[in-house]
Amino acid sequence: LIKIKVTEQMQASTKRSNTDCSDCPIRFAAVCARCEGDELEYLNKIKSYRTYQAGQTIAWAGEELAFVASVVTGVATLSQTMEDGRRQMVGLLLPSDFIGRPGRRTASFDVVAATDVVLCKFKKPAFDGLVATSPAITHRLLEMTLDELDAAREWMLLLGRKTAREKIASLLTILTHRNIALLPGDASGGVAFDLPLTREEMADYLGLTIETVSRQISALKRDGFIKLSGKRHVNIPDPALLENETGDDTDGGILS
Amino acid sequence: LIKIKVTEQMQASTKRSNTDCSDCPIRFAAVCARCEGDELEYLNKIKSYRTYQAGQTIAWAGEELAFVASVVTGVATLSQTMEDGRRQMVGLLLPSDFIGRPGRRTASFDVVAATDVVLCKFKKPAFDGLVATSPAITHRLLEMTLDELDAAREWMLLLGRKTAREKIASLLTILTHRNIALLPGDASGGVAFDLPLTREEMADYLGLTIETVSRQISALKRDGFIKLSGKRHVNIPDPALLENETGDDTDGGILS
DNA sequence: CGTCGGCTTGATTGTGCTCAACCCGGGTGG
DNA sequence: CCACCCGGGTTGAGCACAATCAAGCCGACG
Repeated sequence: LIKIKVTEQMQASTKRSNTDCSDCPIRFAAVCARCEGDELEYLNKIKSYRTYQAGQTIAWAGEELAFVASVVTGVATLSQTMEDGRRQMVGLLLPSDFIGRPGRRTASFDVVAATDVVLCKFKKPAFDGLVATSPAITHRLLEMTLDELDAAREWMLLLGRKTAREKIASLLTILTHRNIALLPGDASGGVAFDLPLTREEMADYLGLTIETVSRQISALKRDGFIKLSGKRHVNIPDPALLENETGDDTDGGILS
Repeated sequence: LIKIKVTEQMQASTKRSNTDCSDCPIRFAAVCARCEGDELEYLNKIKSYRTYQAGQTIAWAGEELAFVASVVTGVATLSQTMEDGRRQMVGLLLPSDFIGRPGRRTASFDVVAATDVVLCKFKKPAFDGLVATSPAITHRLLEMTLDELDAAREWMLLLGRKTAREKIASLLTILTHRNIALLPGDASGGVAFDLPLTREEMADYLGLTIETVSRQISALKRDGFIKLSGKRHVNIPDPALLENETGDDTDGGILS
């Protein structure tokens, strides 16, 4: 990504429909996946793109949120904070994931851009109207929400019962799978990618402190499960081996 | 509830439509809340009631689940287990809550009756057909799923960041609110109810051990926040005082 | 070159886990 | 009727894992 200085004006910039939906990279995974013809054209008309810089807050918990959106590129986080500062991340929003809740005026959680993020936004009234009339949108939204609920419940197991080492291994494994899905090449030779999260964000996601995150990453490196180049770039020689460290049932996959 | 000895035959009994939907206690809170006329009549026709004894497993994670259902009375739990036996509860299903996922053949998690439970069941094919054609059902299902997702994310904060004492206080507060909602009398004189969960189930819900649960309950008793009669019956003299122990933002409510 | 933020590493502490004994109440069988 | 057992719950002692406190590293940037 090209890094550029951000002016006030650019931060507020909102470009309307600068990409046609048919060229959209998340066309078949996002909330619009099942829409065609008139519906897609309507979405095309009411959508607008907006870029957020890494670190920028997209929505504040409890504040009004006048739009819903799909993540087009980048990574955003969903989190909540207690008065004394303890923070827990409750969702990681990757491309095609959906932000906002139809029929609710305020955001339930803080939404923050972890990397630079491009959103495809829809004004809430227009989108709500579509939800009320379009089975394609509603069914897709239901499906995505059920998937998120399953993911949240998986995460509850991690938070409630896994050890620090298992937590780190689980996070790395999830990111690995995400990256294998993106790069269709074979993964037998190992996988490498950049961590989209800082140590602090990882800690908030996993219910740990940054020190513990750092120590466990060092331990996994020492044990040969991962290799690091700089702080952010990870290389995983054998993903299956790392998966053994997650505590999860691993035999669910290949047993031939 | 009347307690009766259960024979094999009764355990397997399935009574069809022994209550009309219009008399149903969860009529306006369940998945059918928005249905009327023909749709309600159709639901009435395809529904069947089934009772499960406390402790009975309603569905096994990974196994086929041929129905979806609403909890009519009683409490069921949703949980997952790791190979080595560590268990995490991921949902507490109270009257009007929904079991099963349209469009998926297998259960994602274990569903177990915590108390005696009455379900209002729908065969999956018939119900899926309704989801495909009825906006009323789909919208209500979407709304309920979004609510569950919010609840799951709240629970993630508890699991990841709260202390043992805060966890116990939070659970008791949630049960208190549920009971205040049921009994419309005023709560200023305190609230009393029976815990629907064993110490072990509480531990699995909160990501703790039974010993820690027991110790923290004793501590809250010692400090005067709760009173116990036997192991199960709890009396909460001042719910607001207990809520202070949860770590949650408490001033969100009345500020007049 | 100095500073600053993100990260790592070390020393120590403390919360909640483990292991173990015991309590309590209800059900059963002698 | 009482003795016994059994499951659920409580309490205690010691321990371990992750949190806390603290120092220092590294790379980017001014």
